[in-house]
Amino acid sequence: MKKYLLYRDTSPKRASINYEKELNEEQIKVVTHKEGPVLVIAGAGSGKTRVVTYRVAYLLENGIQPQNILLLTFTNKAASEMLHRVEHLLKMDTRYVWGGTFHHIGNMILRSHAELVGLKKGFTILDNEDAKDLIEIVLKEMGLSGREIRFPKGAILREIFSYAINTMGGIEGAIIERYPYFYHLKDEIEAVYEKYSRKKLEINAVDFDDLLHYWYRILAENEDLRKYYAKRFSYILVDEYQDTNKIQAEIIDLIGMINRNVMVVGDDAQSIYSFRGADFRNVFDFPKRYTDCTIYKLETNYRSTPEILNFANESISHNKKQFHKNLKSVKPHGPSPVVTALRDVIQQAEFVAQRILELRDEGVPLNQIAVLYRAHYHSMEIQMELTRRDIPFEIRSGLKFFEQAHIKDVISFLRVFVNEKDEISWKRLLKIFPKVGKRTAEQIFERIQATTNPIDLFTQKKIGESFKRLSKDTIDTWSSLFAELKELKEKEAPADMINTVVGRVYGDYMRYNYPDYESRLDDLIQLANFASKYHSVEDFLSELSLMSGASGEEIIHPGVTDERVILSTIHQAKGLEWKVVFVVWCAEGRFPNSKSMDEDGIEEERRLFYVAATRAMDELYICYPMVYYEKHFGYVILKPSRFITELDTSVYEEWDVSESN
DNA sequence: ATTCGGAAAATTTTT
DNA sequence: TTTTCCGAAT
Repeated sequence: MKKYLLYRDTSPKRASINYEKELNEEQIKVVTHKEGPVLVIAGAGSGKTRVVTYRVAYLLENGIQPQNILLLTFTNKAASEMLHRVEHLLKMDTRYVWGGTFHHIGNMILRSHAELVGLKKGFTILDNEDAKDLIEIVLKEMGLSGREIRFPKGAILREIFSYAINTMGGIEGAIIERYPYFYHLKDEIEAVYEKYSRKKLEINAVDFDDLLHYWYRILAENEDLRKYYAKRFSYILVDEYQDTNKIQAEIIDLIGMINRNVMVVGDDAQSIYSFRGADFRNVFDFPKRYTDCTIYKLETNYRSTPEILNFANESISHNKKQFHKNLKSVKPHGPSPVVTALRDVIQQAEFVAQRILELRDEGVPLNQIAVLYRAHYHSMEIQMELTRRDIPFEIRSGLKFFEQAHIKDVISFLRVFVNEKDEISWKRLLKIFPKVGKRTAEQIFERIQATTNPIDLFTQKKIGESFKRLSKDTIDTWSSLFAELKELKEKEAPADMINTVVGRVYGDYMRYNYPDYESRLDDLIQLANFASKYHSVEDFLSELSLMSGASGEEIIHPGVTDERVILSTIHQAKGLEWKVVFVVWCAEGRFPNSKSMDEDGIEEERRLFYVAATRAMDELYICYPMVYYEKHFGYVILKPSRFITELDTSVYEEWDVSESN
């Protein structure tokens, strides 16, 4: 056979980027920084992404090998976008740059050293729901569930564990800080954690936090590997540093310790992930940990009009804890931000919808308009009103494409072929079949656990012998389905596996169980389509679990931006911008959320408000309903958010909305 | 003893 | 809209 060698071009093409022309003075300093640690305080809209992108390009242009650069970002999308821009600048292949979220990079590293922490190749990544389910299994085994016993549920325990790992403060620390009312259960909770950790190893699975935890441990406990990775990554760039947590900061310190070329970029005013253990003090402490670091500030805002920036600056000035910044706008003047009180949620939705239509008539494309809110369910009435008026929109919040039940059901069939011990997936898949509920699934799984080759239990119909109540039909289906899947797995054909599951069993299941059968079937067709890009079931699965891109639309047609209004939580709007932004539900108790009323909580909510406001380029509308109907209480009067009332009235304009009949 | 459907309750934010 | 709880049906 003839060998054909493909040469990849990994050297920059264009002779030189004209940095002076494309960047401002502040930015150039950062981009062309030579050696040593750097902290970049980058205000909202100050071209942070641009700076990171050009920095990577600059390094490559100066002969740094792509495999020696590590780019850590908040979402995988951000990383791939930045690398694409670098590719465009230099006309070179950036595939060898290590870029992605902490979790993504952690996964890659853990895949090469799985055995070091007691895992085997092909381990499963549990998402939050899977982790919760597994914790509940543990609870049951320990006799801590059931009606007679009051004990925190899996979802809450998962949060405690997660917080403990991410802040490295142990279970006790997490309980004291976030769940003091469970302090008396500390010992039991710790025992559950121990058992849960062991269980994960047994079934060869990790949760999101393990990807960081094990990564950290691999570095901390193995001098050789620590040196290897610290040498390998000669330049480390961390985006959104204000939203990193303790363990992430520690990881950076470890892999950066030899070359010390760590550049972190962030804005303390935009730290909004403390519930995930993010600590914006990482930004303050960076100069203490790297005493020789250079600090740069990017204070020129290219995004928003002076009016919007003024509004945002005035708002964030009410926060005590922050780095001093002096953000200046360079854009021409525009309209003042608008604050408007609406009668109720219905009127709020009508106002937003009507204004959107007017904006469209004025020539603003729909995809340049966003409606932002604090919590996903705040979008309900807006969705209804937009639908009623035939305004196309895209929702970026709520259940992610891959978190939907039908997606996870089908995926669980593939997962057991990669990891035969995957208890969560086995139980999930078994329950799809008639007469198999919780109990039967448990019993069948016990059989699976006791065999070396579980798939054969099904193909050889051994299950039927011990579970007589199951119909012959089910047993036969299993036999042929699993045989077929096994063959496809050997061919590494994830897409065909999906189609087989849907065609053989799941299509029917959906028809009988879901009223929206057709749209779910559509999702699965898209899923198979997406899977066809992969030639390894394992890669497909692990990438799937870490996929942050929200909607199916975004995953199936990346880069295709239809003319649609964006509906998003503020959290998910981070890093994005639109010409016109509506912020709805700005009422006390909603935003700020009533669950975040202590001092730190309020400051974080205010940062969130700041993030929302600074997403807008030209126009900003702040709305709140005055009354709200609640089932039990009837009409409730809402007060405008303190984030509005505390503002100097000169920074906004008030609109009085009335109805014409 | 289990499954499964239906009613009632609850809903911050995410890799 | 989804999750959880409860009781009827098997």
